[in-house]
Amino acid sequence: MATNTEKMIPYCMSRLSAAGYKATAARKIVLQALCELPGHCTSADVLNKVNQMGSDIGRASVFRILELFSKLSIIRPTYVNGSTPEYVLLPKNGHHAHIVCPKCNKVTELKICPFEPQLEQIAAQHEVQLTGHILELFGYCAACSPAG
Amino acid sequence: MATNTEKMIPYCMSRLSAAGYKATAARKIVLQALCELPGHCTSADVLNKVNQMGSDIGRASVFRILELFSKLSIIRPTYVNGSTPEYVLLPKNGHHAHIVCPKCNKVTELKICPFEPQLEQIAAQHEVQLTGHILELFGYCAACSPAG
DNA sequence: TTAGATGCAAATAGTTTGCATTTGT
DNA sequence: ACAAATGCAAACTATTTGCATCTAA
Repeated sequence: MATNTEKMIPYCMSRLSAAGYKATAARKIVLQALCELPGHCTSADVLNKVNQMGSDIGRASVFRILELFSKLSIIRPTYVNGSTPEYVLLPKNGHHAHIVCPKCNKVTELKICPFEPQLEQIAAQHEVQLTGHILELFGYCAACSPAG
Repeated sequence: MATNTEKMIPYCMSRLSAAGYKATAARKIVLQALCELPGHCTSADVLNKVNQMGSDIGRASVFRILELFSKLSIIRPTYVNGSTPEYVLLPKNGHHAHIVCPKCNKVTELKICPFEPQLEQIAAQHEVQLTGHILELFGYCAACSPAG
């Protein structure tokens, strides 16, 4: 839903296989849950969603799957508020950007990420093969701004 | 140490006061610990450091202080590996950028952040008052790269 | 066929809360 | 003087682990 589920699921499942992991039913369902959940979601959100979907995948498996997906940069954990990670699904291009208000914790997703050329350069300089990135901006939203 | 402790501490303490919070001894010591610890650190690291420094600030206070500092964008929690947040101290200019290897979790800090002009523009578009940002790049390091 | 993935339940680690006491302004 | 911050210990929540069972390749 959020990120073109129909294409995202087979794409990610094939990435699993390509990396030498099994394309299991549990992994597919967690992926589907991630796609159908809006934007940021916690492990608990995923667990609930998966249960709602009629699957009885266990807590432990959900955690293991989220960890694997993170390792493959299919998702990435971020901190917005509270002490549990919120996962974001990285689209095929690997870009994610959002603004968090440090006062009310409101999150605004940014559609675009204008930093392509610079990223390539950084990747080359540091000899890394980029798989994705997250830009987190912190700033008071209009409602919380000290200035008004 | 990492970020010019001598200037950082009074600067941050005055930000506390400016925001209406008390400039307490405990907060100053936690700040000092954060400055002296290298790069990324967990709540446990801070707690240990604080104890090493001869202070007996309680666990709960450390957590409360870290939360407050996060709210003020003095530090920000990030997720690199495991399920506990790693805090980074944001320098005065609010910039932090690093590369995480999704395989071995090695973190490379980036000195520079070349995105100033675009950030200003985004801030204006979304009517937010930026206090800092973190750019997280995910990519295989030379040692872990599938290509070699 | 078999290495790898899952489910369960118990163990662990990390974080939060309530309340009496202390401290900065 | 008083609101705010702290320390303690108990409560809570989230995550991990071990092991038997199951499943994709």
